[in-house]
Amino acid sequence: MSRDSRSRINLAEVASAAGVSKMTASRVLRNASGFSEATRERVMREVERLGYVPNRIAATFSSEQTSTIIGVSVPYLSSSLFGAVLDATNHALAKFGYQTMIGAHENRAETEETWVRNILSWRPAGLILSAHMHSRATRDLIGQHGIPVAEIWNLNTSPFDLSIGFNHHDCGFEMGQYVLSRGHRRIGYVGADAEAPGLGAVRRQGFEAALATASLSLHAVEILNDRSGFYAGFYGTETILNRNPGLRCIYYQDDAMAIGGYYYCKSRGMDVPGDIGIAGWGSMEAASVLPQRLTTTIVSTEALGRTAAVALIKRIRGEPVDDVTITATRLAPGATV
Amino acid sequence: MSRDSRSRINLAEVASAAGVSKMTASRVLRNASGFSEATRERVMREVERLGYVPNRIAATFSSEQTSTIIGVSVPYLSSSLFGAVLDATNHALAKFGYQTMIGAHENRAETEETWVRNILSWRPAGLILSAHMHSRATRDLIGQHGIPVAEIWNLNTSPFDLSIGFNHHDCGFEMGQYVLSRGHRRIGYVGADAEAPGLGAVRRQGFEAALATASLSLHAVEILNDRSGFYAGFYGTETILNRNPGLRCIYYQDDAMAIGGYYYCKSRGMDVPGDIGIAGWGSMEAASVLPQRLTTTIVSTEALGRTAAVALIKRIRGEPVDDVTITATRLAPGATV
DNA sequence: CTTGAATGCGTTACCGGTAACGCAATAGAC
DNA sequence: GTCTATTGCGTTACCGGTAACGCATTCAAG
Repeated sequence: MSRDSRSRINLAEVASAAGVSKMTASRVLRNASGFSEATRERVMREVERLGYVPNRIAATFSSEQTSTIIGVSVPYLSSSLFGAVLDATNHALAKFGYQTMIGAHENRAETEETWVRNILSWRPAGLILSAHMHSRATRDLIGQHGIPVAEIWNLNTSPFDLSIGFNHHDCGFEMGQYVLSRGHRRIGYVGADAEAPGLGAVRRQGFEAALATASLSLHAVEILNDRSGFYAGFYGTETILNRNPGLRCIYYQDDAMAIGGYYYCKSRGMDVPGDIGIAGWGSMEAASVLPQRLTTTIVSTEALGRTAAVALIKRIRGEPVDDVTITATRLAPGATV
Repeated sequence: MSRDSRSRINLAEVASAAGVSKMTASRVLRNASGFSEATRERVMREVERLGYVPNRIAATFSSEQTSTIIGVSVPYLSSSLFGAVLDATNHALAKFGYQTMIGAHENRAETEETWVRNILSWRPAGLILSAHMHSRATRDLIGQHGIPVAEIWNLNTSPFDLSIGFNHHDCGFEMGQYVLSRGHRRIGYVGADAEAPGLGAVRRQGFEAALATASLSLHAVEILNDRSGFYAGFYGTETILNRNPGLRCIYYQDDAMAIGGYYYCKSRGMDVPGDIGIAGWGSMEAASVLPQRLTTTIVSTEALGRTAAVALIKRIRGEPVDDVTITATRLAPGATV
């Protein structure tokens, strides 16, 4: 491993090898104007021959702009919903020459704050923050730097800058209406993540608002401290049904939990939706192999991520862009309610 | 949005406000030696008051070292197995002051090469590459820069530097032995991702090696072009069983596919494991809610990610570290074989 | 033939930190 | 009281690019 030869080749060496000035070599590499075709070829030949890799640290530093780094923060990296968001943003950002620096805030404001502080020291071109409330210090830091920010997932009531998300309230309201239309009355809710902001609470409120139109309220609510997941849904359902044997329908924070709940009910010999109705959110892939089509809300986390990345880039470039974008969702009736 | 005031505050301003030289302020902030407690307090007060955020671009540039960036490349960001790896590496790296720059190579050597080229322009302190073969150009680039690299997931036969992974061959072999011990004979294999290197092929080979000890070979193999997932398993099972009605056991690329296969079999009224045995790999959470315990191999992708991150940091710091680390796996007999 | 603009390239001066070195003041050893 | 080591801090010179500017040369228009 040739530690010494590490990146000894810099622009000056490429330039002198090509018999031009540093500046001309720089122009060629940035594809700026001001050089002849013959010069371009000479420079590029030396770039190839010497294996020159541009130093973006130096480039960013010299032009004293922000870097081409975009910070992206999600609750967890191991989450199928946010994983798809990450894939979509990363893909879109890379296409426009930006690099993604990730963070996992784990639904804690302090974790997010530490990450923001760190990432700002890289002078990023923009930030994508998701599904979280920000600490006072976080808001101050970001405001101070005057950097474009896209907040995604939930539609923030007082966004920094751009807001791209699902209308969780409507998702919940719509599902509430549907559940009522199917004749259910004693209805419960099972969530997780201790109701971290944006991860279910707003949908639950929308759901309750729909119930209220029929003068009903949630018969039972079970919010686990664990992370959302299949087993959390299984266990949460066991708990809520033990405490409320009369429950006839459960709205879940997401499909993973709904699927877990579905199998709990099946394991107890219950009929779905005869004995109990089950509704999820998120159109997660795991639902595709259930014996019955899961009643859920279809969302496209890919579309969300892509839209957010494109909007942020437009903002960075100073192009016009909507401050608020609602990503479409659609209720899938399914067969479990 | 105060674009103009963006990061006007630099070390020089902090220093002059505190009545010291830039260098002294720098020493305080880096916690280097050579300043008195009184000076430290004066500097830190101004840092607080002015809201100074260090400029890591400039710091990295000046000291002409590599940055504190670590590049991490995985097949997809939306993958429960690799998501957990990302979470673990990111967490461990952040704790030691490194930032993660991610890439998704999508199982294509050219995509990885493009990413490597890009990331090297940030002069990263190290790279974590996963589950992939590298192009000649990729190998050259990395060799040229002489940068520490950890290759994870599979145990590479000719690693750059560090190799941390599961012993996929043994996983397959062990499962093959177990399946045989349960009396199965006409055995098939269902995979996906067009057998991208490291994502299943080696396990399949190990499995076949075990069958060979009983003078058996795979009765049928179905490799889909799609990405692995629940529905891929469902569909792959439908395909392989239609073509090979006599199949009595299927080994799957991973648990998601095994679960999909399980539900396909159930949907056809088959008894598991009476009519057909089902074995997966990866101890994915979704299996926790199946009516039967899935026969699978328990792996810890978190441990893999953490180990890789720690090993890479040790290498970067020049501390002694094993070139090859095998992350433990364990066969879980379950009840589906 | 002159003139103005365009083209192709070099020079200079930075960007915001840090390594290396130097030097005064102080403290402890003899 | 002198001598040396240590402490605390400032000065200088960069790191590798790029913006801004300047200056020849070329070429078409008048």
